Amino acid sequence: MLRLTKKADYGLMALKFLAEHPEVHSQSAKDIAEAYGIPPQLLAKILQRLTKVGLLRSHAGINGGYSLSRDARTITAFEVIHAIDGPLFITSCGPKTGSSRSCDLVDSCTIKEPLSRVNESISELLRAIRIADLVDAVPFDRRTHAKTGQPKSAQFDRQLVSLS
Amino acid sequence: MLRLTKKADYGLMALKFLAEHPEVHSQSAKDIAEAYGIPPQLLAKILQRLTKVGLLRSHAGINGGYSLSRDARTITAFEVIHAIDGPLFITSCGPKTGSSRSCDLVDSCTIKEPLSRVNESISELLRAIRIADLVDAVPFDRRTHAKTGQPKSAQFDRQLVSLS
DNA sequence: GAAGATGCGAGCAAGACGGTCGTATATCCG
DNA sequence: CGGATATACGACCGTCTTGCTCGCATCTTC
Repeated sequence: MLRLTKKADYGLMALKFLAEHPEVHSQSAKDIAEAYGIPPQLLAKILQRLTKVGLLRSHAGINGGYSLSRDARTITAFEVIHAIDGPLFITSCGPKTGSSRSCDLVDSCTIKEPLSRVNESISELLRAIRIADLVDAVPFDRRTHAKTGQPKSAQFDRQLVSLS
Repeated sequence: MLRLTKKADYGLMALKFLAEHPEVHSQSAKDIAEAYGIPPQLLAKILQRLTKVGLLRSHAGINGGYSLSRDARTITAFEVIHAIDGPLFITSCGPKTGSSRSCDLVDSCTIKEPLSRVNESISELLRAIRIADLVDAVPFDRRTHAKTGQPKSAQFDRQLVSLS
C-alpha cells in the first residue's frame, strides 16, 4: 500500500493549480474544486489547513480565495504532505512515545531502526520535489521527444534517475 | 502517513529472525511470534502468505515450521512488502482500472503522473534492501564507532547516503 | 492415533478516511 | 446598511481498512 491519502493528493493538486495560474490574484476553493471534480467542502478544509501552516494565504469576502504564500519553486511536496497527513513513518511504530499511539513492541521491534533510514530517504525524496516541478511535468509518452536542454529542476531529475 | 502496515512489519521481522538462525532447520510461527510478542495466529497467516509467494518453505507436522526458501541476501524488502500489502502506489488513485478501486478523477488527476516517478524511486529503494541487511544493521549510537572496512552491503549504504 | 504444526475461511471491534452539514465570521459591493 | 460571497471551524456519519480471533481441515511425526 504505502500510499498517501486522497487529501494529500487534493492538496498537491490545488497547489499545482495555484502555481499554474499566477496571474489570478486568488482562486476560491470552489473554483479549484470544480476544476478537478473534488468535493468543494473537503477541499476547503484542506486549504484551510495549508493556510494554517503558512503555505497559503487566504482572503475572505467576495472575489476572495487562496494564493500561494511563497514561490512555487520553494514549496516542497514534503511540506504539503506533512501538513495534511502528519509526519510519515514507514515503520508502523512511531519513533517516539509521544502523541502517536506507539505500538507495544517498541523494544522488541528489531526492524524499526534500519527502516528508519529508508524513511529518511523517502523524506528527502519528497523534499526534493517542489510544486513548480509538478507544473513543469510532462506526460511520459511526450517525455521521450521533449528537448532536454536546460530542465527546470535538475536536482529533481538527478534524484530520480540515480535510483532507477 | 505513508506507512506500511503492521503485517508487513511482522513479516520483515519474521524473515529477519529466520535469517538470524540459519542453524535451525525450521522455526514454527508460534516460536517466532513469542520471540517478538506478536499475536501467533496473525503471524501464522502472514507466513502462509509469504509461503504462497515462494519466499518461505513450510513444513507441517511436529517440529515443523518455516524456513527461508532463498538466501537472505537475495530477498528484498520490496518482495516482502509487496507480498503482504500488495502493490504500492504513492498516489491515492491506482494506475489501472483493474481490481483496485480506481478513483473517479483518473483523468483530472494531474498530479498522478509526476508522483508515479517518486513511487518508482521508493520501489527501487526498497528493492535495494535485503533481509541480510536487516540482520547486519547496527543501532545508530554504535554505528559511528563501527569499523567500516568492507561493509556487508555496499549498495545499501550508497543508496541511503546519496539521499541524506 | 495423539500431538503439534500449517492452511484457510469467516467474522469482528476499533479506528482511519472521505465526505457532509451547520454555523460563525470576514470582506466586498451597491 | 445589508446582501452576496468567501473563509473558518467543529460536529457528525457511513464505509472501508486494519489488526486480530475463532474454528476447522489437513498434514506429519512419534
